[in-house]
Amino acid sequence: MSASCPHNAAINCSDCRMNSLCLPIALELDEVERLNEIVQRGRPLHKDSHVYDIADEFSAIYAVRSGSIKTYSVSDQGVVQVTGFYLPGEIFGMDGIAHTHYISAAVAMETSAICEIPFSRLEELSMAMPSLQRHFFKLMSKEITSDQQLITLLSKNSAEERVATLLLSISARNAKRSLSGVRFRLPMSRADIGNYLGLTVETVSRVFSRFQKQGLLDVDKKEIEITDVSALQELANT
Amino acid sequence: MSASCPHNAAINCSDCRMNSLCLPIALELDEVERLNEIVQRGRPLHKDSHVYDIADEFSAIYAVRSGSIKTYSVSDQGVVQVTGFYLPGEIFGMDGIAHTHYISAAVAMETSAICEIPFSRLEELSMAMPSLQRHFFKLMSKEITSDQQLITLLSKNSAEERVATLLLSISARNAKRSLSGVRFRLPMSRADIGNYLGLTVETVSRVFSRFQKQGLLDVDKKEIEITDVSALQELANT
DNA sequence: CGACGCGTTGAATGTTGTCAAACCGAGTGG
DNA sequence: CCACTCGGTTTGACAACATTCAACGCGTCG
Repeated sequence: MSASCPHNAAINCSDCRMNSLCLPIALELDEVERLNEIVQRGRPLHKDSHVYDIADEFSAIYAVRSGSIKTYSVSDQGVVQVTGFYLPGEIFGMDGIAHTHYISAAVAMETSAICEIPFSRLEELSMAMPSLQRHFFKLMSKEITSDQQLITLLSKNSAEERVATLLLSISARNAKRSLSGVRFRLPMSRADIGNYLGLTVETVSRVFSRFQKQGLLDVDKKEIEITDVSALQELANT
Repeated sequence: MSASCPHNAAINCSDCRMNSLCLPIALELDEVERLNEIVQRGRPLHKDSHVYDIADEFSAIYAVRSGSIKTYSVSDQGVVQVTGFYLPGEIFGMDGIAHTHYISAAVAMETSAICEIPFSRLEELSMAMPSLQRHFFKLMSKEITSDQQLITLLSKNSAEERVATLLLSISARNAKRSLSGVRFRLPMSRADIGNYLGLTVETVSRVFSRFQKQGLLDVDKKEIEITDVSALQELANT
């Protein structure tokens, strides 16, 4: 039952179902082994518990093994901004690298298992392994480009376009993990979606209702079925 | 006249007035020298000429030596999003790392001089120089956090708050270069500001007028004088 | 001079936010 | 077992802020 349960801590990178997502493709087998040795696997986190909190000392970046994580920051005035949703195979915590402590927080949106990668050891390993260094440069660069896509979304798109884009993003990421891209469960609340997309809860709810009425979606609480993918893509591609 | 003219190409990192901004503090003198050797300094770019364009092959990141640069991306549907303004001493082009080609473009907003840092050689050098590798991890992480601050701004703040925040950001960055933080010239057009902040030109113009009427600013085209810093900070801090 | 780019201002429109109420499901305690 | 509360969600009515459309001013350049 070691490899069968996604929450199980007694797994390693070589066996992990997610390794094609979070590990560099270019790594040789023995290189994966060396990376595997520095990865810490803790026990499952339950819903709402923190992976790290704002002002915690920065020491590691993280990969989602199962479940889902959201990150958020809080401004000086106490305004909360959800900055990302992370699904299995995805990496988070890279914003802490520039500082000695985290400037955001990460919490489990449901029961989740994560891999902790101590940053100092990752730095050492990167010095010795060119492909690993390159991989992490790329990972960070990808974070930058995805942030910039969100900036464009917030800056230029309507409420409907924002919601459609988020749904398609989650759909695509599910598909990448060989899950259904048309039928899935949203791990986050309406409030989280609204906060992330710069909308109020009410607006998000109205958009879902409108999409349902228009036959684009079948919505049942957090269970979503996309019934008209191309119409949704049409909307997202403003 | 070699070091006196900021557009001059015949300068090196050791002498550059901006090196405290764009170089890692931790570098030893001989390390600066090695970095200096890979930096390419071209002739000044005139206004509106591209440093790189969308779909150009990615090969380098850049530092602004003088003048100012804006970066922007274009969506599939042709929607333009200004993603950043870069002043002397600041680094841009890091979003290209994740891809083989740039997904954004960079143009000079006025006559500017830039330093080109070939990425492959930077990677090599980073392998040998721990402080350099760390510095670039930090630079990218900083780009991520500044993007996330922009996300929060777009997601949660009003037009006035957005404009106030941008003005204070430029003010602070000027001050860091030992220029005046209260009296300066905006290098970008109202249209660029609006595009960057997710507002229309008209709204930006109205906000400037309102700020002037309220005695926060003295505006004369692109010349700005901040006449009430604390009131502006009050506004920017949601 | 006239055209053009850029910025400003006004009036009308509209999308989204605000406020308020109600619903629903899950869990709790009497 | 049922009434109760509570968090999350939905819906409606209204208000507000930003956009849209339009016109005009100003400086520059052909």
